[in-house]
Amino acid sequence: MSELEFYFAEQQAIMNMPEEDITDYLARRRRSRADGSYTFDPDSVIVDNDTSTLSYANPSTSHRRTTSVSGVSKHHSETPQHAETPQEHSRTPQEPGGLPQECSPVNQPSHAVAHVDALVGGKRQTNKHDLSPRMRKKRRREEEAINASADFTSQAPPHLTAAESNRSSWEGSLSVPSARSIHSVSPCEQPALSCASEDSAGMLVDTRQPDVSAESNAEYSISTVAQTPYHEPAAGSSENCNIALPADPSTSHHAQGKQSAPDLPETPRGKEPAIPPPLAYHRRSTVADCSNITTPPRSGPGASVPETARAKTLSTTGVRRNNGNATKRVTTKAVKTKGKGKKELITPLEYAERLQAGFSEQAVKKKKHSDKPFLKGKRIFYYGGDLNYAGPQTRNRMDIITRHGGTLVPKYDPAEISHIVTDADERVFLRAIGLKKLSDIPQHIPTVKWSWVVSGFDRAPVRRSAEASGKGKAREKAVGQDLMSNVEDDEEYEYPMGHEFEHAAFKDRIDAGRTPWGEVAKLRAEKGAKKDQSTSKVRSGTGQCAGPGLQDHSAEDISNISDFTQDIEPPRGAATITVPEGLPSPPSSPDQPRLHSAHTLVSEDAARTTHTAPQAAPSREPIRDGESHAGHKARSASVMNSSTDPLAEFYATARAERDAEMFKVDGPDNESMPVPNGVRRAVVQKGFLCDDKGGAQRLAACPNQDVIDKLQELKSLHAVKPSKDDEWRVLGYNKAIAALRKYPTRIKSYEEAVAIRGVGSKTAQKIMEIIETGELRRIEHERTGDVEVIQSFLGIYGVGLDTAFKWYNNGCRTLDDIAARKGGIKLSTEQKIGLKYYKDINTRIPRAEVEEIYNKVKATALTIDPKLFIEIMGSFRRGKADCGDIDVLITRPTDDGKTHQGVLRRLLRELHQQGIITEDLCLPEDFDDLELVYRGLCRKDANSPRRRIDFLTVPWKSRGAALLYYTGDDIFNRSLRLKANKMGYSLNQRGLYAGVIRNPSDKRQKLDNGQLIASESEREILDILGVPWQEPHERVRG
DNA sequence: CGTCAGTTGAA
DNA sequence: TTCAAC
DNA sequence: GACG
Ligand SMILES: O=c1ccn([C@H]2C[C@H](O)[C@@H](COP(=O)(O)OP(=O)(O)OP(=O)(O)O)O2)c(=O)[nH]1
Ligand SMILES: [Mg+2]
Repeated sequence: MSELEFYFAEQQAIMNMPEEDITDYLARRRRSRADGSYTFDPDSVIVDNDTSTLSYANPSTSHRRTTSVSGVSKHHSETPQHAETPQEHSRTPQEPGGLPQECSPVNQPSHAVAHVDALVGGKRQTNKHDLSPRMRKKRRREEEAINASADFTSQAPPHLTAAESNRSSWEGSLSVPSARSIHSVSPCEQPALSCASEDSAGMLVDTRQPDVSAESNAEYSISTVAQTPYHEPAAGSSENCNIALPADPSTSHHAQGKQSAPDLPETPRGKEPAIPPPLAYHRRSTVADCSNITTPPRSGPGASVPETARAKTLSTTGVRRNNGNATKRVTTKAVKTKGKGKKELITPLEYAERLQAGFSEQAVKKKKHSDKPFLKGKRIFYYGGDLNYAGPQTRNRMDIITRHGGTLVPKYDPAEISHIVTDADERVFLRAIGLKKLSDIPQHIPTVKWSWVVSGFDRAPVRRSAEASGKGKAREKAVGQDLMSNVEDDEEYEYPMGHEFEHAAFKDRIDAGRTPWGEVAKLRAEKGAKKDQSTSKVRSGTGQCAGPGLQDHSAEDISNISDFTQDIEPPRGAATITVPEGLPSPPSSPDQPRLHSAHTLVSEDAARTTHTAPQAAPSREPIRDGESHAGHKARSASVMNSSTDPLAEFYATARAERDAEMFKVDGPDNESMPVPNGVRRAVVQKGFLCDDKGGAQRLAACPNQDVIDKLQELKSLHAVKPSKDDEWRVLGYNKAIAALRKYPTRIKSYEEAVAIRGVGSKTAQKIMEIIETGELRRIEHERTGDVEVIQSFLGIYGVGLDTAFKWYNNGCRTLDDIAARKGGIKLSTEQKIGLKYYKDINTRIPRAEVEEIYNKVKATALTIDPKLFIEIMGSFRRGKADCGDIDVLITRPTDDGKTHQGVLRRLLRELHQQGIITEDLCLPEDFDDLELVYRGLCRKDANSPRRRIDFLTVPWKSRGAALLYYTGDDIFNRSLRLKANKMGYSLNQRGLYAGVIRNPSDKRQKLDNGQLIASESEREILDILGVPWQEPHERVRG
């Protein structure tokens, strides 16, 4: 029985049940895990600073006393505000003296508490690495459970007194925390000054007020005091204080609305009004359906129904709002300009010819981002695995080759080519070019894998000094900034690439091209130059590694410090930055208000090319370090490693080709039409969200801001609805809003709106309604009674939609109810902390404070190891004026053979001691890994509010991907990843991979891990994806 | 009509 | 596994 | 909710 069927059946069952039973049914259905699973009784737990710490924590420290005075949040718009120099931090002199590596793993932090040691100690002795990840994890949990119970049980249970729990104060102050806003909210949210409050009658009143309102809210919150760690023994609810109310701008707006519409039963995820709610609780859904109509019937949901959608829904008995699409209605079918590409069946040969032809003419003019002509002079024959059809992967790769100055030779002609690039299987390849054996290929022609091309992305150009000869390697002089100055004459530079033998496609031909001929080939022809700039990567000796059979593995080429140095503004004249081998930890400013000059939207659009996907190389053998990282533990053990199964690779390719129809609108010719004289289609139209820079032009008021605000509001309502459909709907709104935000002119018609990519007919209708009436009725429709309550619950860290609805269904309506455990609900450890510091956590942090805390953290870390690379990420790096939390990335160059292993443990210990970190929310699975995640609370000093802080440590080699990921924003990331997918790649925080195959029936499961394509620098990854370089502040999409 | 990012940690 | 979070 |  499919999940869906089950779902329907269940809903049906519910529908037929008497109201009273529903609650029970639902409860029963969930109970299984909800209850039994806890190791200790949460009700008897108190969350306290000291107790909530972990292993490495020093039990003695105590910094207590908190005055939860924090001001109420005010949401700032996500406008980058580069005003304040984004990141000037960096370059903090590293304090010497840190002892590098920590010693053995044995010093597992003792789980402080004594008896725990007794119980666990023995186990701990054994080296964790002896255990499978699974086991280690399991064991760790055991330890923690013990630890937890030990610590917790020592505390008195925190129950609110009846009196307290009754207070309706919270209800009154119930304001919506931005909760969801964390991810879904958009940047442009206005400063949010409104707060909604609820009067005793349970009606919402829109109290939109200026900042101050926030303050006034304070009076409602019960706050403070109790939160002091020590004192909230049994009596005062250990968690009440901080409840503050950051108002959620988006929702509070039209608060008023409360029409309690009649509702139809039926609810998507089984949320049920177990209790006739004070605020009418509607099981919307059907309602939603009707709401599909942009213009809901005045009379109310059920009444006059615009036929279509309606009928169906009703007949379905309101079981679930399933895609009311069935009823297609196409009103004003507009001209859809967005329809893209015609996929053409073209052969690689034709495509290559076309590219070569087209390239010469048009390409040159609109040079786009960082296309370094590192393939200049190279005459390449590319074989993607199929001579009859150039799939998206092949096409994109060909585009890349061309874009970077390479000459694409359509067919295999030993006399014409200097390189053969292919990831195909040896036999397949030979058959394709009509040869019997590899040795039939002229020795001077190297056969390399795609990774060879990739290797050129991040190499810094070197000045081709007089002596053209000596170029070998050693003396490559980093050009860095000089380069930027005179971008024009790149004839002067040379773009070193990885050595061919490092990327040999066939092991039997590893030496091909290494002979003098190889050099000859390299030397010859240098022309199609183009200018290019930006890459100021500094490179030190690349990993010129060892000879043939050796993998350069470790030698790491440090070459890419790029990210960190990237864009070093041309301080002109400045000396070239040479990187001492190791890497500059000097994080250069990640976010200088760059003047990404060039790229007008148009040029960008024009220059856009899409790239092809890789085919997983049937790499028979990673000639070059695959990933020597021991690090990544696969979550699902069922990953059959690929690189060994060529077939799998081909499947990957096939899948990619099949799934990827796309995005390439079509050949390069497409390029030529972008600027149809004056027609301003510049911006919009096609492409992924990540393709165009965002943030930049946003400062100027958006001509459709009012529309955006409304849609934003509607989106935030959908965000608190339980169904899956709403979840996706939110995604849809996000995209539509992002598109609208960058749309340059005021929208005048439905047709114009619907022509925007990301905006469909539904949204277009809504847009027009807003433009014409200034209102959007659907909003009131979605604003059901549960919304505010749910939103307030979501403000508790650790509480998501499911939990929020569950509590709601258990009768909880206010934070007081939660604190009182009304309905017998249980809170996880995280949730307890979340409730306790509700206010603090929901208050955004002023940029300055983020920096202050970050600096302390950084200083402490450098004390542990001066070579650590520490950078602040997230919204801070993007230049936001206030941040939801503090995100810190930690890694360390490995050039000296050391790593940051064990650093986090020590760092946390120290920070705990200093009183900076006060509680932990989530600990890494294994502190000895190189890749760790930590989440906790911290504060600037004892008188400051608590702040959320996250640490992410990654292997040095993953830094590029990690920077990309951690810088976000989330919408940008998803877009980027989506694009990567469409291109046949898979992008995650560790790198860009090709050939990843997932289990179609469970996408979380990888059948093939794929092959790492890039991970060391952001630029390299973006480049391969054909996404123009974007400074952090330009990556704002939300 | 399927897809929409990809991952870790708590329980 | 599911939920929550990044 | 949009798109292929
Ligand atoms: O669903 C998510 C959430 C976050 N991220 C990445 C991007 C984001 O920038 C970074 C840090 O996450 P965080 O939640 O801290 O968001 P932020 O961008 O830093 O904003 P905020 O100011 O709310 O902290 O992690 C994702 O890739 N996916
Ligand atoms: Mg953040």
